[in-house]
Amino acid sequence: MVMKEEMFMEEKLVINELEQGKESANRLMNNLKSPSYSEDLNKILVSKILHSYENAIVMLNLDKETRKRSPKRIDQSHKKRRIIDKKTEKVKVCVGTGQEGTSLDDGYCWRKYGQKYIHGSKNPRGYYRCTHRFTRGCLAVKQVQKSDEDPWCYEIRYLESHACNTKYYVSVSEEERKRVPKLQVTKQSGNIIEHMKSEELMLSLDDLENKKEIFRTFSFSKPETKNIYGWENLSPTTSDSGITNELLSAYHVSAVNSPMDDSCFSSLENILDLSHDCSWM
DNA sequence: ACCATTTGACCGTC
DNA sequence: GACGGTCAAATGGT
Repeated sequence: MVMKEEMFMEEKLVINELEQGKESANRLMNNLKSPSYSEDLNKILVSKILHSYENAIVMLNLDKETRKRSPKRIDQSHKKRRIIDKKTEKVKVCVGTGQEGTSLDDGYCWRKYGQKYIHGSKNPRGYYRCTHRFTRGCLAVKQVQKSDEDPWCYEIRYLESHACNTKYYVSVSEEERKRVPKLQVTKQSGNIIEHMKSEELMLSLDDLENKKEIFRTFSFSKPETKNIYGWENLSPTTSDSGITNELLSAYHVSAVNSPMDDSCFSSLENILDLSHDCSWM
């Protein structure tokens, strides 16, 4: 019953994606006809159209995969095999101030789907998957478990990398950088955070409530404005479906603590992805 | 009403 | 059968 609803949801999303592509194509057509013809706009619209098609294809493939399996337990076997086959990365993050029970923000939007006490561990393991799993077919999964030895440490295991490419970035002012305590990050295995700079991990957990208010009013900055790290100061809008309260809880996220080495802003496509709901699009 | 989280049940693997 | 991973109904927050 629920599965059926999910299928309909998938179909709606595919249709919606295709309609967006169609709308962009119409705009492209109008732009081509227009006397004040803009080449930049053409490029943007073409990217947008390609994106819509890509997303629709991803969604259809995901839908097809789920149909192949039994109505119940749709991808159980698939997931099991995935975890065995894929190299898993493990990160140990020591947080100066406790952030009990959270998924520890890493810039992606996660949704908790389970929790389990693991044999031999005092603390439960939380299971998170990417919130874009059904909308963009992103299969990224992570497991977060509080360390038994050190209550301030969380072990994070990433399984599968993100296909959604929707990481959010928020900058911090120079003053805040001076004020806030540093996150202590240690590498347990793998090389995910090898190149992590300590100053990129500054985070005031005490001050999160204040920051939430600030980021309820996300807006796009002028393209030329750059933050202290030299990144383009791009922030998602509140209308972005990926923005959750959990997401808002972090006000600075570096681009480094990720199992996949994706720089979201290296291409126009990524920028378009983040600005999905922009009114001008 | 909608959405995210919680939690017991279920399933596959060993 | 034990264990780990996931599902999905129930629950709670907004």
